[in-house]
Amino acid sequence: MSDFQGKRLASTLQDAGHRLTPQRQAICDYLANTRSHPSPADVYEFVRTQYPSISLATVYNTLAVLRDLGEIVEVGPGDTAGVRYETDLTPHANLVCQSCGRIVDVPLTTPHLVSDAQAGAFDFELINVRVTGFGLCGVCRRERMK
Amino acid sequence: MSDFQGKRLASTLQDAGHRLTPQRQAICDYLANTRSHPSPADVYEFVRTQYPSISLATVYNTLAVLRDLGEIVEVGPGDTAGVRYETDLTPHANLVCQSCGRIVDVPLTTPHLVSDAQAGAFDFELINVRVTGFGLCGVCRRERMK
DNA sequence: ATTACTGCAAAAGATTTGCACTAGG
DNA sequence: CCTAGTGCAAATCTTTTGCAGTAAT
Repeated sequence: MSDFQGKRLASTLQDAGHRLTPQRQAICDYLANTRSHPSPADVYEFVRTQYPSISLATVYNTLAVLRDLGEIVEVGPGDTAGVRYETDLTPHANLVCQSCGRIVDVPLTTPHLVSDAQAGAFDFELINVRVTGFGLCGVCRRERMK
Repeated sequence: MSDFQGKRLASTLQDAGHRLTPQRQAICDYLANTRSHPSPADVYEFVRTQYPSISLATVYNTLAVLRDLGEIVEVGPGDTAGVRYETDLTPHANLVCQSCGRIVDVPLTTPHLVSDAQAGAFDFELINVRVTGFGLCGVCRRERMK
């Protein structure tokens, strides 16, 4: 897979009239090639290996732009720390552990849970719909038993 | 309605072996009687009118306990600020404005989106499932046009 | 050339924690 | 009694902002 998706993210950025800086390119590549659900700090740590001087503010900025374009989706929160980003936009649900923040993807059979029309009736422009299960992952559940 | 639900929240707390302090009682009452999606600060501000000395830490603490018991659910984040709590546990979806954080409830026809069994297969204890639509509310959309 | 984007440092919030004290069971 | 819960203040984290410099288009 690799760059293919990264290039797609990058072009989306440009098509929308944003500038494509090497920092943004690197962020797009990283997002395209991870199956995890990275936090802004995760993205920062990674891109830092290529651009040691990159600022966390730039990461936040870029993530916000991509999110507004609907290319990535915010997931969270568990009670640990902040936002995570979902990069897989195919229909699926997330299971979020409310203790450690771990996120697992699970298949979802029923599609179309909230329609654009339905949202429109509330004067709402729908960018993305998510199904999220909250609870405790095995590790944290056993942790609490103690 | 009023207290009915507040008492239910309170008993759930006790049944789970937690102490029922007047502060917690007040928090439960507030949660039971609001249709909005309060933030911890909202809860704090309200309970403060009855217990001026209550601490924000106590509010966070109590909300976390109720959340772990599955009596309330965290909703968010929009890019403005922190968590909101959903107190209406009947099946419905939320539309969250990613700009101002406003949350609207919309009916949901399709039930059973992620099953306990499905979650269990991932060694995950499911407390609650949420369907959330992210996007822009009318006010913020028009704001951005400018 | 423009002006969006960057990096930095500081600010602003949100949430958590340690600790001594209080009160629910 | 006993220990969970409270209030307070400080600490910690996450996210945002202002600004001067830089580079994408």
